[in-house]
Amino acid sequence: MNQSMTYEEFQARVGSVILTENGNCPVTPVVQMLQGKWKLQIIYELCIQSPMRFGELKKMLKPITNTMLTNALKELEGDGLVHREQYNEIPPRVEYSLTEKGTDLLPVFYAISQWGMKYIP
Amino acid sequence: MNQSMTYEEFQARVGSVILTENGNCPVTPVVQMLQGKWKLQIIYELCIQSPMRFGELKKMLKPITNTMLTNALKELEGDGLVHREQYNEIPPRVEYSLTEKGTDLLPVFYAISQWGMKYIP
DNA sequence: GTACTTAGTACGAAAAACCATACTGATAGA
DNA sequence: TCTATCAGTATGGTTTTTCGTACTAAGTAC
Repeated sequence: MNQSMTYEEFQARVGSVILTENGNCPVTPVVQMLQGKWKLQIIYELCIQSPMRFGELKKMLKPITNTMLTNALKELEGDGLVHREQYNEIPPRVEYSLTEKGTDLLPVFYAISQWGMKYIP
Repeated sequence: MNQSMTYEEFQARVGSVILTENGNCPVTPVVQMLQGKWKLQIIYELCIQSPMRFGELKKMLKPITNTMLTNALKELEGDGLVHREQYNEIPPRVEYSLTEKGTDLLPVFYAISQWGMKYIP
């Protein structure tokens, strides 16, 4: 699809699919999934480099706290966007990477960034 | 662009543009703009029918409170996504509609809904 | 003069998100 | 024995969102 899709074209294609009334809207839950202060940045870091260790992520997202990073990663893992691989070594090593479900979000990010580049100065 | 764009293709095209480090990321502010419990649903209602009066919107988003609807609309207007037209009548009449900037979000919603339809059961 | 209409405001309470700081467990190396 | 490493937990506090309820202004119809 191109950037200049009109409202009518969109409506014609998915108009009857996006429904907020009965809770079947396929957009709202996605945005909800990406909410929170850190999730997008975590996904972005995992786009840049993957896999990444907990400590590496923490370094990249500098002012983040252990708690927030842990929670965000747990939720992302729970939503199936991030894979957590734990190695039983001492000191512990845990590596995070994007799942296919996670990388499938890239077209979304691409569309958003197109809009952002047009409208954000 | 198509739905099956790979990570490498995305990186090749916008890899150097999306930057969280220096705050120039064109994705984060967009998602931030759409955050909040009601904004997406308001935009959706205005996609379906436009213009809409305050009371009509309120009826559609049933459990929403006056305060939340007012705040969300003010922020959407402030972000330039929604246009507010006030008629000096009694009782008052105010009509809301999407701006071009707002309708330009439709490709984003389309991309999201593609993802959603694939992954949300 | 009373009730009804619409598009909000005002204000306080509840809930959710976020933050700061301290702490743990298991081992390796000095 | 002492210290360092790593991936988190625990706990309590602050800030931001959201909710609930009551209220306003200005005119119109009765």
